[in-house]
Amino acid sequence: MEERYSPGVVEAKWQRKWASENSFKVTEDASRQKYYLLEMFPYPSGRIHMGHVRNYSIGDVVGRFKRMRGFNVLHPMGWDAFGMPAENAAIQNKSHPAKWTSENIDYMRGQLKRMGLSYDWDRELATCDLSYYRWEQKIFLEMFAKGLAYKKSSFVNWCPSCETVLANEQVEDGACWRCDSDVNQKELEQWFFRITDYAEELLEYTDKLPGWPERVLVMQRNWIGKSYGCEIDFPLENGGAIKVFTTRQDTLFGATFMSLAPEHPLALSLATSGQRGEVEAFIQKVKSTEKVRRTAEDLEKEGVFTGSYCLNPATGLRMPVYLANFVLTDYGTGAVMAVPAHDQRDFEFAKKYALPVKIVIQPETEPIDPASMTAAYTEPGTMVNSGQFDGISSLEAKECIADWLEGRGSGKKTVNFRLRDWGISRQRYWGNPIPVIYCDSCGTLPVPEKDLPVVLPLDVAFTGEGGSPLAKLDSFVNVDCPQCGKPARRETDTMDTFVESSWYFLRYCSPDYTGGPLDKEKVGYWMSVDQYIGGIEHAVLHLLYARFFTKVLRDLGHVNVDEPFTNLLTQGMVIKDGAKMSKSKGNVVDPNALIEKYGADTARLFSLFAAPPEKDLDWNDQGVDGSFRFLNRLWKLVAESLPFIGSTSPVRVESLSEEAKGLRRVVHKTIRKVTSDIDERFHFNTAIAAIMELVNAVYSFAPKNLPENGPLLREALESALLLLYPFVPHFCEELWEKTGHEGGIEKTGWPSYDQEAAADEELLIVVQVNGKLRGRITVPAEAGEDSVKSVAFADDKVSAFLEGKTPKKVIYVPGKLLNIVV
RNA sequence: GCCCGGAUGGCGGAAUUGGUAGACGCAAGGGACUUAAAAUCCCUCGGCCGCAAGGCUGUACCGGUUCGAUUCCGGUUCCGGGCACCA
Repeated sequence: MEERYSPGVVEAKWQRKWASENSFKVTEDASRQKYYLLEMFPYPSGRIHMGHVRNYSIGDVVGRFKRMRGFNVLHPMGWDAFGMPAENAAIQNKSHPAKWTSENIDYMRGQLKRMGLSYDWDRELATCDLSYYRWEQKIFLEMFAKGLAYKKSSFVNWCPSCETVLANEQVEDGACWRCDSDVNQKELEQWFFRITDYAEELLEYTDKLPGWPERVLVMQRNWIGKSYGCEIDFPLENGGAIKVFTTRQDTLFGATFMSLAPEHPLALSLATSGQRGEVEAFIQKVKSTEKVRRTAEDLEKEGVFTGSYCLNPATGLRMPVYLANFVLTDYGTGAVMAVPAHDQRDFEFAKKYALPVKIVIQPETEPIDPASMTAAYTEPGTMVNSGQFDGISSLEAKECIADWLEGRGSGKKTVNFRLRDWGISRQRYWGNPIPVIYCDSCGTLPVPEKDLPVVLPLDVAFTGEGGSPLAKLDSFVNVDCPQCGKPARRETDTMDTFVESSWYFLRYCSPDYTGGPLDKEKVGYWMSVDQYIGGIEHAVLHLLYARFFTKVLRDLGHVNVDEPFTNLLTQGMVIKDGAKMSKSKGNVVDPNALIEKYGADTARLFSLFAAPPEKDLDWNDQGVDGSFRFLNRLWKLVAESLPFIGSTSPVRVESLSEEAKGLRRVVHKTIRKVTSDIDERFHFNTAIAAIMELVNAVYSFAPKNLPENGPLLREALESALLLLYPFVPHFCEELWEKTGHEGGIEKTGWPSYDQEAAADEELLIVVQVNGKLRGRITVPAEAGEDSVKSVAFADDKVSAFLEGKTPKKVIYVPGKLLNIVV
């Protein structure tokens, strides 16, 4: 066998073999336990980065481990292929997004294969393929039919020069990231998914996902943002009423004015003739303020009086109705009852416009009064100035006032969610066309199923000017109305790319199915995903959308599960020199160069060894050397051991020396530890450390105990290779073959440990005096408490610390520790 | 501001249920081999005192519970993340 380890040669050999034998292809098999393993699919940006290397290395360990343990493992890979970068690259390079994307996919697929990842490549999909996005259009139409997809007007960031909507992330300091024009707010008709219909269930199930990290669940709960309160009607003097949502109905008696969002439907109609000019100017001013700036907390509270009044339903007080810049149109009802004494924003507003402050809650400690207070009092206290509610605690009053309002018919208890419906319209080309037609006579119509799919046309020009190219393509836009046959227009917006990633994991179950989006039987076999692995940055967006979609598809009859991902692992970022790897910081490690120099196995090994998966990984080039050295050491050890391990006769336990028994103990303890580290904890770093210790033990054992311990050496080395296989598969397959095995490691299965061989014959007992470590004694494993005590008291060091004092108490932790208290 | 995490040697990290703090690896220092270098192998490696045996001390800081605390509790500081004019 070769003296030197040549990763390039070894890895090419096994990758060829895996490819030619299609080693990781799976089909449904009711006789075996399924395991659906998934890593978040990448955006084909050009090349993989270290974050991918880490993510997919973690996944591959789990996949190979589970396969060795006999599971039928589904482990697919694909491409999140629609999106803006492709379009921008096309504009820049005068190319086409389709070409750019498919070239990137080809290159990155090669990189992933070079890493030796055990995917079922037959299931590969790209979301920009017609065979994928056509089914998404079908789902959209089913959602449309159920009212789960709808169109409404909403305010968005609009770049007047690029003529397109921008996501919040694409607005930098109030200006367009591409052309630097000032961004303004524009009201546009947009398509939405009714995720709010599922708010309650999405929230409820955050308590039913024990396999998810708590912090992700917390983030989702915060995002959904359920709050309990009341809807209260404030009658207008001229008829009608303003409806507010509040969580502080206990402060109702202190409401002295009303604040509406400038976008509130009543805003203009409430303006009296004398105030109209001012009101219009104010609305204009607020609307032209960029959203980011407008919602900044330090923005000065500003408003304008409409001239109208409403009545406090509790006190009958005439409350002036203001428009206020801090009231959000899309939270609650867009109207806020202002209680300046007990809300800081209302307090500031009241001070500015000289509005009355009325205290209705007094603190238990120092009483407050309107003249001297400098900030609102927002804590609980005792009710005052509140009619029959005076004297009770404000916490109690919440419930009482809510009941009272319901009884009088001027309000009702309600819950409110922070979660908003998901706006999915994008004025972009490189996405899935929304399958809708607009007819002047018939209105908004779904594209009939027989006319699906709406194919994204490829013959468009990319100038980077004038918004979506689709809108300028007459052959796409102009269409006959499916209902009346008259000329009509197609929707030219495409769907948010998060829609594609909301169901790709379902499509993997039946990627070639042509009868619909999903083959229910196959989805039934594989779902849900047993282990999902990806970056924490998707904690809310993708992971919430995917949960929503799964529930929608369940209700549409496509799947039978409530939740898509049983267990979620959120891996940390890859850090170097104290910062996330990025081109601008110049701290990027290129996976290609790494694999070129050390091979894929070393790259995988180090990325798994340097930190547990959920923590950030601090990249260290010298650390990689260490991982490479370890593989070389093991290679050499196996090469030098070959002459002694030819015999396949089993280890004869009874004839082993004490030292040999010790090594065998290490072998079986290592199997036990590595198994639980991988299976129960996903602590691959400690699993690898344990295997390193095993190899170190073999290293110091071998030279002086050969040739008589050939069978034991074989057992030790084979165990090391089997345990190490999920981490460095090419390396282990090669050495497995070199040590005389055929048929591959996975077929051999995961090693089991021998309880007896792993058991210690002697135990090290730590002896403490008054809780301080004073000695270590060795006793036979079967020694009882009494004999441990007698050995401990006889120990010179221990007795020196006892100085003849009588022990008050002796605590014995069996097999571990003895603490003598004097 | 609110809500989550986290803080352990020069560095990454380990200590799984309250029971030997620092596994494993990196870096560093010393040595062997070599004409030399690389590679490899051996030794040392939290701090202080000590020739040594050994002792004291030490897991961000202060306090508590306990026979015993990196681990549990209360408070403080710093760092990271999420949400945030949410009524």
